[in-house]
Amino acid sequence: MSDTPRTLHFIEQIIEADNASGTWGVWTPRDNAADKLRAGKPRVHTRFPPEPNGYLHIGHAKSINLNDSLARKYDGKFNLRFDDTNPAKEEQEYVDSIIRDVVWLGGDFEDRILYASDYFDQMYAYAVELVKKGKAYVCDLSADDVSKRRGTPQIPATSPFRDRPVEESLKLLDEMRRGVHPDGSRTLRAKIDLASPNFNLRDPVMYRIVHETHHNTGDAWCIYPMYDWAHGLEDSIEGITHSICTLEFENHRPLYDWFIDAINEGRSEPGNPWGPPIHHPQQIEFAKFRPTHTVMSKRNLLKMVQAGIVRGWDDPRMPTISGLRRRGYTAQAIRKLVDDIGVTKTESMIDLGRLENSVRDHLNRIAPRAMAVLKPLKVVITNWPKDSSGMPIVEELDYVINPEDEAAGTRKIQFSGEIFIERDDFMESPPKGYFRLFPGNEVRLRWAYFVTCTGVEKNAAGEVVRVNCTYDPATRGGDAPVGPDGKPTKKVKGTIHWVSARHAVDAEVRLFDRLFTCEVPGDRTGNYEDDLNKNSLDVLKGCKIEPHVAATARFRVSELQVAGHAVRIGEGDRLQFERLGYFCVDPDSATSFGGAGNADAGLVLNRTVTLKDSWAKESGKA
RNA sequence: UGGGGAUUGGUGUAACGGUAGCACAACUGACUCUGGAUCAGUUAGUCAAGGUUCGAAUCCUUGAUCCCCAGCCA
Repeated sequence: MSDTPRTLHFIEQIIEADNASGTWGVWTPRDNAADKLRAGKPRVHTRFPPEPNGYLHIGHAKSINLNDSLARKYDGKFNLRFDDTNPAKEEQEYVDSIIRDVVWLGGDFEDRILYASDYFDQMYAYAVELVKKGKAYVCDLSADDVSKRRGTPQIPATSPFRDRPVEESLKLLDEMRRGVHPDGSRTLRAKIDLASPNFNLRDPVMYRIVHETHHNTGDAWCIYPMYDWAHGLEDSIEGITHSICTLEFENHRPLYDWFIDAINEGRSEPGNPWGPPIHHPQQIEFAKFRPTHTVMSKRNLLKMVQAGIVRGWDDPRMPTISGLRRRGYTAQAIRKLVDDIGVTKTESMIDLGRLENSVRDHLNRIAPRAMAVLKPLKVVITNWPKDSSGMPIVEELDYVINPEDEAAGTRKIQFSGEIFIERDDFMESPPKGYFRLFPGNEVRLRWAYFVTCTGVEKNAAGEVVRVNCTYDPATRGGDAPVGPDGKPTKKVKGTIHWVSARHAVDAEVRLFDRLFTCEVPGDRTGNYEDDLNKNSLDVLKGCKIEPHVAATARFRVSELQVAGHAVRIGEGDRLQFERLGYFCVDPDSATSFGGAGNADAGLVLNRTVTLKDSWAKESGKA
């Protein structure tokens, strides 16, 4: 995704060394065109293996980007594989959301949406093989007892069933598989090293009994493989070359290798009963990153959804992919960010502001401009011409759609004698350095005219309810008049945005702030709820927007067919309201705007991110 | 306390025994019909202490700090 060349990160270095030495062989032509193009090139095959027990978040985007980018860069393959080995936590809803998010992020898995659960038969056969080789046994200890007997770094673990005869273990494993035994009564364990300082090697559980319906295999199984047993086999079966995971699995790598080595033991001998050796991929670990001001674990995200702190997994304040999408983030901005962060073994803390910068950057280039007034203040232009019936005339002016993109062109915008401006853009007695509208001051109305404030009208409470101005007809289009010397005859410091009162359309606008008030929620008290930002959502009604926005901006749903799955991805049109920030249409909008809300909902807009505002910063300091 | 990792400006990341560089942020200035964008510039760093070497971010020793591991979760 990166446009500037950079040095290779450590995983790319490993891959290039492997490619140079021919570690993983080359692709052979198969039936599809992509395979024919790959033929003869060194094999690079990555995968993204989420458990479908929650929605994907920005951290997953880094992994998706990494694995997908490597496959693209080295003309390899990238699999989407569900690591669905625990029916107690997994749901179809999560499978669907993950497919949607990976597709949206541009992960190119072609037709390969795969399920670990599709390999259960093969895994079971391998397990029987390990029992027969004396490398695994059925253990009758309860979970509690295993825990009590786990030992300490100095004291080894114990199990009285370690030396159970192979035949007995085989019989019991078969019974476990057939549903003879209740949940938790027995496990299949690998016979490795009860004294290992790495607790993962103290005879880890390979299978546990769980009588539960699985979203993919239904009731076919009542024993389910554990992560360590399953994961390397999944990679092996799929021919994965580089099995990339996060740092916390470093302690599991010896186990990853042990299981495959155990299966391969004896398999290279001619005439062995097991068959040829199986593929042994390489596990490589990289560091996750942590954005500030949010929680990231699926566990905590789920808690916030369940506790109603947010409206759902796709709440625009959530760090989930679906939340960011609803907020108005683009997939490109997300991928650019995770690409910029880099790939290392150092855990990093990324300021949330960096995420905001990356969308700003992208949206600045692509978002059409429009005007909206969030907190309206009426302005009457007292010298504006009226028609024969006494109504203020309406003029059509040219509006540049995107100054960053000349090809976007211009459109027409209506202007008349009564407009709304932002309350913040007027002050009766302004502080030093304020160059918006105040009595006696002249400002430019964007793409329209220069106006000078001549007075205000107040209500009984003393609040300004109307501002009177005069306009300068010589400034039509917002251009300063030019004198005979070719130079502008006057200049104004401020340009403010506006919406014609007669043409304005009402909309609801939702403003978001960070979910938490400190960088690391729960850091002080151990409970992230103590750091919740009570004001993370601000809903403004009666915002005034250009009719052009109401006429064109929509929430759009695309229906795709991906690898046999129907995938629906909804995205709101994105735009910039000048001087305010980037906004997108929310699915809560009425159906006439493409949303799912009722007719009264009208148009609902989310603010993705503000524009940078050096005045707010400066005046905040004073 | 045992094992596994990590440590370079505010943040992220390069430099793989030979000039500590890049990006973001911050700050200055220029420009500007968005107090945006753009352009130019400035500030600022090798966890510590020893050692090896002509030369150390890099190699060695000792220490410090942070992260992960005792689920029948992944």
